[in-house]
Amino acid sequence: METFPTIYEVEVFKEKGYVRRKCVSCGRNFWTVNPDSQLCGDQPCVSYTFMEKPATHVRLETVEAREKFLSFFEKNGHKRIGKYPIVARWRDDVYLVGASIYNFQPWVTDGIIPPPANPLTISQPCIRFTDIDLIGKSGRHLTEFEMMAHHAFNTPEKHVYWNNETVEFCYRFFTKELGIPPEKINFIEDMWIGGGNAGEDFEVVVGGIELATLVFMHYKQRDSELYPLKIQTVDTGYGLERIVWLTKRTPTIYDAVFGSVIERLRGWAGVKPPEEKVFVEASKLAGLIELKAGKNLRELRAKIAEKLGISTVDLEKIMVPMETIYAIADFSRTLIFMLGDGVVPSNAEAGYLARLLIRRILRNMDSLGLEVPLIEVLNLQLKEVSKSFPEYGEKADLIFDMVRVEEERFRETLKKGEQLAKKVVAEVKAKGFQKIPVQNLITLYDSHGLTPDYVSQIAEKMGVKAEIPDDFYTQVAKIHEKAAPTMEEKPIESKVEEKVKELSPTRLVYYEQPYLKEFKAKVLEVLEGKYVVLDKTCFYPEGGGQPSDLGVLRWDGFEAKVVDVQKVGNVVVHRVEGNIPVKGVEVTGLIDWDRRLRLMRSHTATHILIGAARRVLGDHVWQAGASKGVERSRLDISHYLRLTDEQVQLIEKLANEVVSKNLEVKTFWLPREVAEQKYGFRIYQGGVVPGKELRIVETGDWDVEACGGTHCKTTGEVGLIKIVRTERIQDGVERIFFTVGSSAINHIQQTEAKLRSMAKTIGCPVEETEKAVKGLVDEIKSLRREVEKLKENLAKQLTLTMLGEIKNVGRVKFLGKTLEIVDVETAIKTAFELVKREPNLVTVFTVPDGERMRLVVMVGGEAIKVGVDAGKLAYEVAKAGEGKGGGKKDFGQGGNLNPKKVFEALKAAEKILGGRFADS
RNA sequence: GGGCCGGUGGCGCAGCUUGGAAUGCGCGUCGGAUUUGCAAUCCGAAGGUCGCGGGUUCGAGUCCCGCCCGGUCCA
Repeated sequence: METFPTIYEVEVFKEKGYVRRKCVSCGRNFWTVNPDSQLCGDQPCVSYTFMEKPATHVRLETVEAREKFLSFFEKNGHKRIGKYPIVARWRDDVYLVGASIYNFQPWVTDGIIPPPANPLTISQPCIRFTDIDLIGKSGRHLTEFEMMAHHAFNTPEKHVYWNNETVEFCYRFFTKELGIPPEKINFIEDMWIGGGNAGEDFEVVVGGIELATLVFMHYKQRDSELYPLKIQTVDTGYGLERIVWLTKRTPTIYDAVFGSVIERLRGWAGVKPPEEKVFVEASKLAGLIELKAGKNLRELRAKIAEKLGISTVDLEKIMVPMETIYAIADFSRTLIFMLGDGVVPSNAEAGYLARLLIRRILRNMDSLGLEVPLIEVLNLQLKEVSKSFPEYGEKADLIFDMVRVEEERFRETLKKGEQLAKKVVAEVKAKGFQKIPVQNLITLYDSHGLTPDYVSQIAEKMGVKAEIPDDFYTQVAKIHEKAAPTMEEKPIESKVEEKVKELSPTRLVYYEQPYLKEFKAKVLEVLEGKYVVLDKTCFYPEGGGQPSDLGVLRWDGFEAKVVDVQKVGNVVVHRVEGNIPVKGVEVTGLIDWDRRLRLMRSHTATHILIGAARRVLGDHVWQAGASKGVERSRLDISHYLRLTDEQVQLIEKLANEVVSKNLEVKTFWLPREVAEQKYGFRIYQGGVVPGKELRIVETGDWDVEACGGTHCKTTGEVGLIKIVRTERIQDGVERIFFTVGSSAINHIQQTEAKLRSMAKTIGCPVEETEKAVKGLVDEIKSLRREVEKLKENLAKQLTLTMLGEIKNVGRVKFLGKTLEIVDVETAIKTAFELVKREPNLVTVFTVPDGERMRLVVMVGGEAIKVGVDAGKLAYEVAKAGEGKGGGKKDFGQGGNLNPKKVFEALKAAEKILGGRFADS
């Protein structure tokens, strides 16, 4: 890898007497003012020194540290920018913001749009789940942290600043603002690679911890080769929490930033703070070990215990409760940011991460015996977070509501899980196994969400062991590997796509004149004999959930049917059938206007509905997908509960009010950064929209979105909006089916027709159908009961009268006859009564069943002992009657017997009994 | 988006492998016995479109297909 060492040799080093040294431990080069330095000053080469030897006498709380940083860079010519939401709506490659630079990728860093300011400074909350298993244990990892940064974007037209200024800012900030003496600050040379970009960087370490990273991003990485970037970006990151930790010198980062929250949690859980010495030691050692959850953690524990001269078990007794509290505090804060920025807990995507956090917090609370609702715990952090970001405090009700629902759901899952686990363990025990088979553990986890260690706890209480294999989760993953991902079919062949790219952009007349249904255009190209490219078109290509227009192209008395329209880059491609125009000819395009009008109405209705849903349900509502149809459309929205009928009605009502207000629908183009600034990230409802300029669709004061679809001029044109039904497509996502305009009228008329026809069948007015149906159902129930009773009585009567008709056949008693007036059920009951009284009896009854006859064979207990089998007898008797049958030893049935053969069948039964079970 | 599990009286479940009467089980409800009263116990009773719709079969809670609802894991 080729690097440019000169980038590391900045002026401030020369001025301040910094020298370059090589770390004897990690081998990296670093800059220091101590010529004798051997070590770079970062972990794991050295341990923390700032706890015992203060790096500065300045003491800063979170709010102060942030302000100090931002105002320092403001004073130095940077514009302060507000934080971005933690959900990266402007990107489709990641769910959450993991670094301040994410805010500007890819649009700014790729040079598509200008930065909001240049240079700028920001403190951006970031979320990283990579070290989630170490939270609380390592003393320094957080799932959510603030990355303070200053960014400069150097373009060929404008050079802002580069390495010299960046390092100088850092040096001045640390020495002047934080009061850290130069000899405590080391700059380590490194190479940073991420997100397809790369560049040299300095890791700035003080007192054994890395406080900042200064990246000079100027390469693009492709196939492990580095190419220069057009825009050279200064990408810095200062760890707010780490700086606070350094100045407060607490044993862990959690004590420094969550102080008051931790104190409260400790009080609630009754956990005493352990000796500081233990914690300082633990933290220092944690820094020295390359932590990767699991094995290394055990290794770490053993080392700390050894150093303190106590057993690992004793150490765990001290440490685990505190670690648990730390984790609760950290996860709670992260959750507030996620839920507050619109993540809805779910079984999918980012929502799953929120659920994961909630469940981890709850498990941690359980292990501490902390019996307060989760929202109480969250409230502690929410108060803290609101000090810096009051917008989250305003969303408290919504956040708490989502959390309450999730907590309940989880408790329910656990409760059911416990029963299920107990059952499985009991079954395993009954089978005489010593251990729970892995297969059972996998099923319990995969299908019911019960972790193997949870099952193991239950099993052990019941005296059965559960051995969990080390590769348990790998085995689970393997099961899922089998599922092959479904390939999406491309609407246009890729070789056509290649050729199309060379053509000049199509003029999009459907934007210029959305109501134009007829146009003239020149054929630029015809590919594969079916793909027609014109110089301009009114045909809307499929996009944004709106299907393409259909219609015809006409020229010189010929006609081609347009069956599909797709956009390839900036070129619109019409797939045609019938006559094919030749290159250069002028054609007249005619749009299927009825279809287009319906799609436009559906599309505008979608925007109206999102606005309505957001007002009824809350700010967490985002479009999670949409599809517009001619007859019926659908809209998926994020929401954490099933929609109630009342909510659906309210949404429908609001939406139709917007229609009747006849608001103007404006469409216009805005530069991306202007649109984002003016309307916020709300505009990305339909997902990320590429391009420098965004097409904005503004529906009065009701809704604003970046959208490429065709729309009505006013909301009144939509006509009636009717929600047909809703469906939960996954946790946290509700699908709303709706129809618009004349289709909506059709739907209502059809529903009414059904109701009327129902009323006619019942014979009552429409208004009374509900009552009438309920009455009918009740009546059916009571009639059914009555019939049951009558059948039972009839069976008893028949039993008494038939006792006298029993005859002896061979070694058993026999009663064979056709019961003309009863049904199968009564026949069975009668037979049952008879054999109860006469255990040596075999009954064979036939009863009418439509055109054919059914057969009932019952064998008493004593008769079974002799060897009579009701099932086999039923089989043979049915066969003799040209029907079929079978059954169990004591009870057999058959059917489809020929009524004319029934007499013979009964004779056959007698013959079988007489023959096979004759007196011996 | 894909996989897996579940839906049977008010509640919790068995029955499904191998089709053959829902004599189902526990809790709860109601009535009775015992008791000064309560609790406990005993006796008895009421309570079921077996999620919905097709199919196979003489016969489906059970087998097959589709759908709905809930749960769960993975991306």
